Amino acid sequence: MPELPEVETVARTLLPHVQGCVFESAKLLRSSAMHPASMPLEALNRMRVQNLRRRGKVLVFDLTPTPDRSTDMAVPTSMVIHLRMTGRVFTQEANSGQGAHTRCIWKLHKPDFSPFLLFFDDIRTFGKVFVATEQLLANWDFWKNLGPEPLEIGLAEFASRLNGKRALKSCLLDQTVIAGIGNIYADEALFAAGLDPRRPASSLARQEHGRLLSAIKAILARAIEKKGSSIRDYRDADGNAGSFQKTFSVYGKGGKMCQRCGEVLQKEQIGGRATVFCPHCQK
DNA sequence: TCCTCCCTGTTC
DNA sequence: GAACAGGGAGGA
Repeated sequence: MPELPEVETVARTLLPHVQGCVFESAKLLRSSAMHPASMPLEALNRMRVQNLRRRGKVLVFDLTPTPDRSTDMAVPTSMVIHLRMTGRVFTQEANSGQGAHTRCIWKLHKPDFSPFLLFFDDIRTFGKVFVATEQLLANWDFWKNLGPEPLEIGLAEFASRLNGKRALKSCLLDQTVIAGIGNIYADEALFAAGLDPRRPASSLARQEHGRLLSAIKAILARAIEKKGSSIRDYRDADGNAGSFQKTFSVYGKGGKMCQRCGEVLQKEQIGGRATVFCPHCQK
């Protein structure tokens, strides 16, 4: 499940393949792969990929028109892809055929090079492609309300965003509070910070805010270094798995022993999500 | 603020 | 053949 470190890794591995390339055509194999407010894929034709970056858990292709682009249609500024649970984006040779879970295929070329294909595969079909103008993006609630980047946020703002009576875990998963954290890194960060995921978000002391933010930043940075976590489906744009799953302390380890104190790790549903924590180390 | 649903493959 | 995985939309 691609969270911030996985999407960051996809962006980094895909960038050298697509930067400067021009969209020639696109084929949509499953209409639900498009965000309902998206412009049609044809709007991408003759658009150049200026940059590829990550914002929260989404991939953002920044686009500029080529001089020969038709002026019939509004000019998109971005293509945003949310991989959700099982989305994968990768390049293939021009003669490659679609797979069982391919949702979308784009044909691109770099000036003076032969064309190649960009695939969007998604087993569970939760992922979405959104081709958009500035205006469409600005009207997209999810985008508009996306919280700050955890690797950039300062302590004062982080502390002020953790408010309300709801569980700390739910708060970290809320993309409007902070962008990019999912179930894996929420559990791992709360363990590293020694904080009980069930505690009300507003109950944290100043020093605990600091511990939590440091833990989040350290874990996300380490996970990016390890090219993300591959539980099952996740691969980067070159088809490589990440290795951070080897260093999990709690995620997926309910019923096992806490590596720090030896107590049995507890598993509980919080905010509808499986949550694993150590009742002894996390207070 | 919390719960249910969407979707498919894997595991029990 | 049911339970489970889970991000986010939408409804209670």
